Amino acid sequence: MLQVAHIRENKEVYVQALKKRNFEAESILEQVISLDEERRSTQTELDNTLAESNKLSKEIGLLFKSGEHEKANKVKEQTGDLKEKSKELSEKLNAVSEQLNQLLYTIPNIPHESVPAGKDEEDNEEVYKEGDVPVLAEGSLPHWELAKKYDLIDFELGNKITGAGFPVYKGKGARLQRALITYFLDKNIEAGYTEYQVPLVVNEESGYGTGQLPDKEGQMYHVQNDDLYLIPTSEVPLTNMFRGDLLEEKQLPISCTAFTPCFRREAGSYGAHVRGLNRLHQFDKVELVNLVKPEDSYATLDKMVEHVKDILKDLKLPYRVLRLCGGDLGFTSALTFDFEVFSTAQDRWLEISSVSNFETFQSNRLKVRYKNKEGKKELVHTLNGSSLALPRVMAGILENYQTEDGIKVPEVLVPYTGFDLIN
RNA sequence: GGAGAAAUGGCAGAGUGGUCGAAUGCACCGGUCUUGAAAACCGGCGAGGGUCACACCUCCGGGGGUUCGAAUCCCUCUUUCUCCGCCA
Repeated sequence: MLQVAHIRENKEVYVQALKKRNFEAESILEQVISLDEERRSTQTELDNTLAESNKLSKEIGLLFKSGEHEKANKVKEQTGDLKEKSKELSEKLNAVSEQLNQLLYTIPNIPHESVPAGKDEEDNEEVYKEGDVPVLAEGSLPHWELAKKYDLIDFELGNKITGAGFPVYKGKGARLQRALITYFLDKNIEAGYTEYQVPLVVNEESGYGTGQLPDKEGQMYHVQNDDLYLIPTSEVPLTNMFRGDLLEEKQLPISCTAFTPCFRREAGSYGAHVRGLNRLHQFDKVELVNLVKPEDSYATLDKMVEHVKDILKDLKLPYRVLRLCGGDLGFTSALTFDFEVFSTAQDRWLEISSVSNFETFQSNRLKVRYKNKEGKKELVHTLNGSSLALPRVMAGILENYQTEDGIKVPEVLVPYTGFDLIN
C-alpha cells in the first residue's frame, strides 16, 4: 500500500512512474488526495467536538464535587448535541477512511527507475545468462516421461487422492526432493539466514498484510469453517511475523528462510504449459525474506540475486536472469528479478525463482517500522525471493541430467541423496 | 470438548466511575561523579492522528453498550493460564 502523505506531495512522480505499469493513475490519485483531505478535515472536526465535550464533562465532575448539583445538571443538558454530532462525525470518518483504504488497495507499487517499460513477459530484460545448454542424446525425454520411466513421481496417484496438480513423489524422487530442500536450507543458513518453521494456514489479516488479499483472493485455498487461508508461499507467514512491530535499529537486517509446501488454486490454468511439474496446486519451496533499513534494500536485493546465482551454479543448471518490465511486475513489487532454468527436453525456460524488493509497500500495510538513530520511526523495506521453488528445479535436473544410463545426480546433492544415479 | 481465572506501556506490576495516558520497579537513553567502568544521584523515556511547531484528539486484548464522564460497570468475541476429558 502506497503512503498517502507521499502521494500528496509527489502526485506527478507517481503518475509517471505508474505509467510504466500501464496503470493510468491520474484520476485515482486525485481521488485519493481528495478523500485524504476529507478524512483529515473530518478528523479535525471530530477532534474539536470531542475536545469540547471532554471539557464539559470535566466541568460537570468538578461541579458535582463542590456540591453544585443544579449547575451541573444544567451543563449536562449541553452535552447531548455534542454527543450526536461526534457520533455523526465518527461514522463519517470511518466511511471515508474505509473508502480511502479500498482505493489504496487497488494501486500497485511504483516501479523502481531501472524497471523497463513494457507490456508483458516479452518485454522483460535479460540481464545475465550462464551455463551451457547440454546437448542431449537422441530420444531424450521431458521430465514427466522420466518421472514415469524411473518411477519418481506419480501424477495419477495424486489425482486419485486429491486431484490434478497434487503429485506423489516416490522412492528416489522423494529423496531427491528432500535432498534439494535440505541443501537449499543449508545454503541459506550459510549465507546468514535464520531457519523458521511456520504455519501453513494463515488468517485474513496476514493475507492483507502481504498483499495476497484482496488482490489475489481467488488464488488461495480458503478454509471456510475457520476463515483461514492455505499459504501460497511462506512469504506470508514469514513476513507477517513482524506485522505491527516497532524494531530497534540494531535488530536489522532480519533475514529468514523457511521451507514450506505452497498451495495455489491456479484457477484458469490449463494446457501443455501446465504438464508435469510445470504448474501445480501444491509444491514445495524454500523462501528468503529480508527486513532491512531503506538505504540498504537495493544492496540486499543484489546480494539475494548473487545468492540464487550461486546455488544454480552449484547445481550446474543453465539459467538466465530477467529484470521484469513494468507490465510483468507483481502488484506489490518495485523491482523483481526472475530466474529461469532452461529445460532442454521441453526446449523452454522455466521460472524457478523470483527475487523482489517491495520497498515500503508491504511494510506500510503491515506497519513494520524501526527507530532510526535520531529516534524517528521509519518503515522498513521488505524483500523476498525463492531459493528455490522445487518442482521446476526438479524438472530441470531430471531433463538436463538424463543420460543413456539414467539420471545423474548433481554432485553437490550426492551427500544429501546418498546416491549418484537414478536408473 | 467441559469448569474456573485472567488480559494494563519493552518487561514486571498498581489502578474498580471524574484532575489517569496511567503509580512503582526493571530495562533503555542523556548527565553528574570516576583515569575508565560499576554503584550512587539528577533528568528523560509508549503508540497513532493532527500541526511549521504547539494545542487538541484517539488508544489499557478486539468489537459493541451504559454514563455528562469508562482502564474501571454490562454484553460479546479472541487469546492465555489452571483443572478435567480426548489425542499425534
